[in-house]
Amino acid sequence: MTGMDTVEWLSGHEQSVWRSLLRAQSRIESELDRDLQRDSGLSLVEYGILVSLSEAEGERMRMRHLADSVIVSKSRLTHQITRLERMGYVRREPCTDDRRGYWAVLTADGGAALGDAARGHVAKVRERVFDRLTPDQVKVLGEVMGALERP
Amino acid sequence: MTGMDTVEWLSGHEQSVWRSLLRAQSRIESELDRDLQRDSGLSLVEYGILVSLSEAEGERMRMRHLADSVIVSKSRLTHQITRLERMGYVRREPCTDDRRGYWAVLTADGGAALGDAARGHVAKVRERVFDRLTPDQVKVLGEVMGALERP
DNA sequence: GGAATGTAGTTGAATCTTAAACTGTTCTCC
DNA sequence: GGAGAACAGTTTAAGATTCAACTACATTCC
Repeated sequence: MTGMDTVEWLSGHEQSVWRSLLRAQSRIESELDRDLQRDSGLSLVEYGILVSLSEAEGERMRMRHLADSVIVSKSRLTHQITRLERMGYVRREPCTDDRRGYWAVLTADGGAALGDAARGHVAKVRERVFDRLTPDQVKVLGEVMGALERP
Repeated sequence: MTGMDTVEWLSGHEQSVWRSLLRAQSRIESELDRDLQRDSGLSLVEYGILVSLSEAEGERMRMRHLADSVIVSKSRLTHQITRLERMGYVRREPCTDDRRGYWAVLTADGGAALGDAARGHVAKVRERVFDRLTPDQVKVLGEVMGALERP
C-alpha cells in the first residue's frame, strides 16, 4: 500500500459499464460508417455536415458555426468541405457582411445525395440502436446522453 | 406522397436521443483523448491496447485477438503495435506453436507508462461520465450498452 | 485613428488510418 | 499426402486527420 493508491478507482460495476460503453460506441460508429459509405459514398461526418446544412436557414452555415455543430476542428472542416466541394455537394460563398468569413452552402446535388443516403441510414440506426431497446430504456438513454453531451 | 416515404423515420424523441448520443460520444472521446495524450503521450487506442495486454495471461496477446479486443482492424493494429514497439512499451515475439503468429508483449516500460497514465485517466472518466449520473442511471446505462455492444 | 488583440478560415507537413494486395502458414478433405 | 481454402499478419500507397503557423479582417480601447 503506497501513497499512489489514493486515486479513486472505478467500482467493478462502473468499470464494466464503461467498457460496454466504449465497445458499443466503437461498434455502432464503425458499422454505421461502413454501411453509409458503402451505400452512399458518404462518411458519417460528411453525412452530419449535409444534415446540418439542410436544416439551416438558406441551407447555408458559416464555417465556424458548422464546425461547432458537427464537433470537428476548424482545420478538419476546411479539408472536409474542400472534399465535399469537389464532390459537388457543397459550395463556398464569401460572406458579404464579414469579409473574413465564408458560407458553406448545400447544393441541389448535395441535397439529393443526402435524401438518398438518409433512407438507408435511418433504417440502420433504427436496427442498430432503437430496435434493441425498450421505450423506457430509450427514455433514460436520452436523459443520460443529455447529461453527458454538455461540455 | 410518393412511394419513397415508406421508410420508417425516427420519432421526434428518438431523433433527439440519437443526436444527443452522437454529440456525447464525440465529446467524451475527444476530451478523454486530448487529456490522455497531453498527460501521458498515449492515445485512447494505445491506452486500450496496454490495458488489454496488462490483463492478459503473461501480459501478452496474439495480434488477432488483441485486434478484436480493442476493436480495430488487423492492419491498424499492426501499425499501432509498430509505434508502441518504437516507444518501447510493447515488443513482438514470434509464436512457437503457430508460425504465422506473433505475440504482442507488454514491456516493463509499457506497464509503467500504463500505471502512470491510468491514475489521471480514471479520474477524468469519473469526472466526465460517472459523476454526472445517478446510480440508477448508471445501472440502466449498463443495460443499454450491454444491448448495443453486441455485433 | 491606430496599436493591440481576437476571430475566421486556410495551408502545409507530419502523422495516422484505410483498403487491397501479398506472404507464409495451417486446416480441410478427398 | 497434397490441392485448395482459410487464416495470421504485414506491406504499400492513397486518403484523412492533426497541429502549428499563417493571412486577412474585425474589435477593442486608449
